[in-house]
Amino acid sequence: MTIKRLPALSPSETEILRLVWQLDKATVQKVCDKLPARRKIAYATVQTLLRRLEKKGYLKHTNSGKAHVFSAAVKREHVVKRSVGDFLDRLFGGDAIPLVQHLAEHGKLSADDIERLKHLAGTK
Amino acid sequence: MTIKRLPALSPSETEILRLVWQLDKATVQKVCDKLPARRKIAYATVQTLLRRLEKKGYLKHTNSGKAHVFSAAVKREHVVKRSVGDFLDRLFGGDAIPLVQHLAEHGKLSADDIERLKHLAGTK
DNA sequence: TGACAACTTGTACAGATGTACGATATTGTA
DNA sequence: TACAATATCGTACATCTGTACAAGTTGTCA
Repeated sequence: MTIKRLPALSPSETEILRLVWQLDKATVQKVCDKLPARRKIAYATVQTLLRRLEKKGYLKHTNSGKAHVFSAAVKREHVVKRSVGDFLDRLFGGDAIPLVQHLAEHGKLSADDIERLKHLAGTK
Repeated sequence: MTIKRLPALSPSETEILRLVWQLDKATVQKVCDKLPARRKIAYATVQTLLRRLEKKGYLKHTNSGKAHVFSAAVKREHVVKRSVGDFLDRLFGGDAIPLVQHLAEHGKLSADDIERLKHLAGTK
């Protein structure tokens, strides 16, 4: 089962897509409400982004009354895998160690978190 | 000491910047040679990207004979911090745990790597 | 059933990006 | 000193992105 390579996600699209996953089923309004304070954009802009995501194949929608209800058309796992892979290539030449090291050094990971990770890495 | 927020880096620019850091001092030619096989782009394109990076304030250059020698004008650390932060926000809402978890589950981190990280997290 | 509010659709547009050709300048070398 | 090789510079251009207004559509409530 080959996953077809969908068109690339722009930064804003990525953020919107994340919110849709989080909401599971989302209307434009719901997505707007869920936008983090750091990033408030107009209703119309969210709409466009959702439209583009659907056109690119990341979302689908059904109608509920007048409103469109969007939901993901691809597994979050796939998108994350590709996004993380691309990001890693670009900024670290594909090596994850310096990335995680950076996170640890900047307090994004606690010693506890790391402890919990150990058993994940082993089981692969 | 406030770090001024330079204009955003596009994906391609990020990759080129990484290569310049890696080379320390780089000519267009050097950067071209260093491009990973997965991503071969024309000499002229690399030039444009280097020019734009300089214009944005990420690079500076000196002349050595006919060739421009580019080098970083900002600390890698700063750029990494911002890039990772933005990426984390967009795809994971700012939470590093699922990112690292993903890396661990996909074999990007070995149990050994994680072991080595432990002492970093503590010392912050 | 008619008006209103909430939505969607179409369209627009400036600026960013990726990509690169052609003209010009510099240099080592024969 | 003239030539071939190598670089840079200016310019171009199709897309992609972020952002959003205006106009049309539809469900709902009085």
